[in-house]
Amino acid sequence: MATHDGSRTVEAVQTTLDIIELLLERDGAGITEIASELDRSKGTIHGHMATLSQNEFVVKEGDTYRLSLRYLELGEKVRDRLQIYDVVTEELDDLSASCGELAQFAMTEHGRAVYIYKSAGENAIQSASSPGKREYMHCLSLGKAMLAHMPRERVEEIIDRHGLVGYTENTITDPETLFEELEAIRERGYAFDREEKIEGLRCVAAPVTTKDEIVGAISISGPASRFEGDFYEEELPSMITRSANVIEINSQFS
Amino acid sequence: MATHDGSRTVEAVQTTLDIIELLLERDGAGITEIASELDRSKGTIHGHMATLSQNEFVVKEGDTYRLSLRYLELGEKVRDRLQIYDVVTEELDDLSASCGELAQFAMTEHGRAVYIYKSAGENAIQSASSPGKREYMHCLSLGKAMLAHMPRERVEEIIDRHGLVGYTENTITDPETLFEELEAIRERGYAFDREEKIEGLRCVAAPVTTKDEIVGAISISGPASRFEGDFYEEELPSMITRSANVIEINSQFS
DNA sequence: ATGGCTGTTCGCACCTCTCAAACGCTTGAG
DNA sequence: CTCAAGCGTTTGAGAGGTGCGAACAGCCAT
Repeated sequence: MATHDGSRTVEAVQTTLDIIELLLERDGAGITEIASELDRSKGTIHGHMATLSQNEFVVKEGDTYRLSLRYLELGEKVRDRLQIYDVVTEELDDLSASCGELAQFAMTEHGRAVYIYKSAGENAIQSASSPGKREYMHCLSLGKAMLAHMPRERVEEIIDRHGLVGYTENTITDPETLFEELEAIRERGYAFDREEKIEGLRCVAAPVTTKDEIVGAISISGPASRFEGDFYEEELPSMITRSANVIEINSQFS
Repeated sequence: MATHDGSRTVEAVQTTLDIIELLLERDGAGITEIASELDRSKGTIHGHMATLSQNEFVVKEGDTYRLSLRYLELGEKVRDRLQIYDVVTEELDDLSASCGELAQFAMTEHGRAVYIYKSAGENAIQSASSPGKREYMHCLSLGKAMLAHMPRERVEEIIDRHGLVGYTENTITDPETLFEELEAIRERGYAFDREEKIEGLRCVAAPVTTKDEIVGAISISGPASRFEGDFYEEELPSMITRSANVIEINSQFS
């Protein structure tokens, strides 16, 4: 356990973060509702809401509170600080257009994959992912591509923390199998998702690195019906690795 | 009673929000740096960072902390909940294309204008605004358009809270003058910004209302050199009010 | 009018947050 | 190679804040 969870934390802050998370799920909530949901007294919640409201992190409309528009600012700032962002969007738009499928870019944080951008080609499937969405890494081509370029101890940490949750019968739930898969990905240069998260959904992903450091990964996703044979095993891999290369090269000049 | 600021607040939460705001300004900071900036002990900040990090609101890279990619998720959710968003973007793209200038949409929160979306026509000026950016209302055409459709007491509250800061010699800094201006805007149906915030920048704005309730405002901005005569006083107002109307109508079916 | 539901306020007891100091660690200078 | 200075981290102990619960005020439907 390298993640020192033993650190002393601030419970009052924990409560506030719980409130924010609750407001993220529901679109607006009242004091009593929040209080009962989080098992805190109404007075306590009231104090927290007052603090959040004064700092404009929350808006009070009548008796219900909502997350404020400040989060647009925060999201925007965070995105603007990703230097590769513009390079990625440009290349993914090209990629999705030329293959007609769904192209995505993700980075990693706290041992999870975070979707940053997606670009839909004309035949692209619908995907539930949206920017900022966090997902376990072991069942995504994007995630495995990134894991493959991390030191083994780091991967073990991640497994310890998040486990290897199973979604379909193809999900890798055994650590040793995962390490073998990562080894194969490293040799190959790209990763597959053979319906490991969602039945019928297949993907190919390639890592994006700069100076041997992993910065993220890009992927192409589509239905199992189209993703098979040479198209799946040869064409798409070659397209995705080419795009990853373009991103790596272009990102050096920004 | 309305929002009285006398409410008891939670100081520990205030500290955390100050930290977030600090990280919003700087791109990454260390414990000592944050501690000295906020006049707190290192130990205190450490505890707060541990809490924020465990909740994935912050990322620790080596010894520096940054805002995490979670804020992308938060920003996205907040934006998705604005029902008019899609209608607005579509119409503003049309508007900016047909007049060649910069078209923007803003809403109001905590007595301030918050930019939500902007669309640049081919001759559009550069603007420092970006989604989520908050600005005083009295010196913006967008802001005045919204103020004009608020009850007088609400406007007085806002003046009390934020004052009427002066930026140029045209900025309205006197409450009575402002109320007269708002009256004129109400009669006219649209608002001007005659270089009241930035020298050389002029705008026209129209409110967007549904069921007599103000939801936001749209504007066109451009250089004083182009924004004059009939174009500024007649053509642009007619375009902007037409667009506002389109948005109001279309937003009823969503 | 009445009860039930909000959000709000307040006093009090307890716990938690904050501070300061000391620790281990890395870095750079001598 | 040594040392000092900087960093983040941990800990104890104390003051102060925080949370609770009860009581209050307002709203709405019955």
